Amino acid sequence: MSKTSQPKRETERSVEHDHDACIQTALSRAEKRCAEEGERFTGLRRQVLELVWAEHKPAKAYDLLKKLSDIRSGVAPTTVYRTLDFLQERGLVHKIESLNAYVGCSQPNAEHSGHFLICEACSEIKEIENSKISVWLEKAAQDEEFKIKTETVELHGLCIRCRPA
Amino acid sequence: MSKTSQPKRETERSVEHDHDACIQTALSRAEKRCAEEGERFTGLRRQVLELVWAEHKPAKAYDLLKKLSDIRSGVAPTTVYRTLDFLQERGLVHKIESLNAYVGCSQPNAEHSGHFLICEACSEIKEIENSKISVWLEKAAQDEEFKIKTETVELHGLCIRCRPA
DNA sequence: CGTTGATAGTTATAATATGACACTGCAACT
DNA sequence: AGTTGCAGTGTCATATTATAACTATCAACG
Repeated sequence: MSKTSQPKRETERSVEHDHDACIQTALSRAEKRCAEEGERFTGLRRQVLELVWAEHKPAKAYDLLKKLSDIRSGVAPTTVYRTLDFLQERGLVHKIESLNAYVGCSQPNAEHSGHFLICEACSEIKEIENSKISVWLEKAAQDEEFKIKTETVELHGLCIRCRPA
Repeated sequence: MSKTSQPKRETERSVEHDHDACIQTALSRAEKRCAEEGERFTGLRRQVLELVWAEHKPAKAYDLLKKLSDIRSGVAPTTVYRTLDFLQERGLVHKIESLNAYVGCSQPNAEHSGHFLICEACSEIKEIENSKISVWLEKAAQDEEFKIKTETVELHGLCIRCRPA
């Protein structure tokens, strides 16, 4: 049973953002992506991805574990980590290294490491899609003749809603 | 007793790099910095910093713990984490979030988050001092009206010595 | 000297993550 | 439909990373 059709909560975000639709989009993109790669988008995988997408905030593995236990039996840490690994490998979630937590990927089609803006006041995360960043970073690495394979870029600070006027 | 006057090992790096001098520089900079801030650069703090600087590779807290136990008694995880926290707060070491490990800071005078090139073949880390990176990132954040406070930038890939010709 | 606050020691435990093996059930084939 | 093979999941154990709370010690200052 899906949890996606609850009445919309009146969060700050919901004013401008239909989050149920947001989750639905993420789920169908995931479904499509798995199909393309010949992978199964199982119930477990769907449930974990849904939980990760529940908010635009980083989800901790053990919190996911608790929530997942409410809707399935036989859930252990392994269950969660394995599933997160699967989703990560397909670019459906990102790990936020500086928080040991996970967020849904908003552009799973692209081959990319994510770049994140993380609000230290409200915890909301935004994945930024500024293609220049990678170009710039590669340029900087070039100076050292370093070949980048993956980028961890996590910018902590205050989002537009939390920064003082 | 200092460990800094051992015969130089013939690593790849040592050809071009006098690492003993490198450590000495780091230690005296630390000493100076603590003095400036009215903080004590104690034996413990010096030993931990020396261990972190033993290589240009990320040092894991529990590895430091083992090494530290060889040269002092009464060393517990707390000892190491507390000391690393102290050093971090003064900008003398950085935590590499994507590795849960620590490296010495090569420019402790500057107010800065570090930006790192991390070789996945040899593990060597280089802190890059490209001031443009922060400017670029701030520009990107500006587009979202986000105010950056700290930057985690960890670029994994192959260093000049490990990348194929 | 004696007080005080910073430093370090001690013990316990929390939080994060992985390994190894067993079982199950889907899907691909005949 | 039956069989087989393997991806997916369950289960148990344990490793790794990190913090909390309290006590003892040290050194700086009046």
